[in-house]
Amino acid sequence: MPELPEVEGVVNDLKPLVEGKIIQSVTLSDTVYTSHAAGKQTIVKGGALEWFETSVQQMTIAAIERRAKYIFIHLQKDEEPFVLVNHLGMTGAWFVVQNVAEIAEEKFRKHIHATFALASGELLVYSDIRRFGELRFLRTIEEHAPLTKMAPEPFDDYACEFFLAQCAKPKYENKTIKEVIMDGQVISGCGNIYATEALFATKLRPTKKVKAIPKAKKVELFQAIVNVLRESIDNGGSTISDYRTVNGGAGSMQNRLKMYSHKSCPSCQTATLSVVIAGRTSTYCPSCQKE
DNA sequence: AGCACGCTCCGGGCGC
DNA sequence: TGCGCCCGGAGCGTG
Repeated sequence: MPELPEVEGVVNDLKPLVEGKIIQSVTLSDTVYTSHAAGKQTIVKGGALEWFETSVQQMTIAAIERRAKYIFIHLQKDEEPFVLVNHLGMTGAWFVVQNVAEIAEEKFRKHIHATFALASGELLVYSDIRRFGELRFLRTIEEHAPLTKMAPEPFDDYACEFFLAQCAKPKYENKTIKEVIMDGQVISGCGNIYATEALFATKLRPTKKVKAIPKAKKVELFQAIVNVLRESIDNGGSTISDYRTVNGGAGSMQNRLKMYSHKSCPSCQTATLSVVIAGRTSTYCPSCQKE
């Protein structure tokens, strides 16, 4: 599952491979056509497929940027800026190849949904096994309201203050801390894996109510989130199930995780417990995480 | 207006 | 070997 560090890795991989290149055309999968014909917005969101196809033609990839768990592919034509927004969902992956046969794993080869032919000869390929990802062509980010409501980047100076201010709102103060730190309007880019790790690092129980946590502890938790996100970026992200770096590589952060997907606590060996919070499995150590 | 809630998207991988 | 079920980011429609 790609979270902020995994998306950061994908963006860093993609930059040297495609920045400055021109998209000649895009080909979409039969699945995408069939789903759209049935009224769904599978992968390509916010517009008709024909419009998407004609829009990206002859666009220059001006820059690639990560924002929260999104990839912003900044495009340009005749000096005018546009942006192709991508979210990897659960199983999205990018490849830059001469031929799709170079994609080693069959499950990614089998679920290619968008193939951008670059003028330089390579193919920029978007594969998505479960089709939870998205490609959205926009003139500006503001065109899609949810993108304007995202919390600041966790590494920004004011991100901690923003987090504290959000926690104080009635909407959040009665929720559990786990749910709130995974909310993109509170903290950007923190999903289940890193939320689980940061709560373990600060001995906080995921079910604890936000309003019952002292401010200093909230600050400590925020710092733990930033630390684990950085550690993961430095280790190429966590390769769990279907996350791959560009062209099918793997990260190594999964080997450094202390609580996510662990059956026993690495510091006291107590069996971990799992609870479902807002529909997501939350693992914690009942002995170490008592706060 | 703004919020809570439920629904939807989907196939790999697991348990039986 | 095969079948049925579980998992989950995020947007959206409903009340």
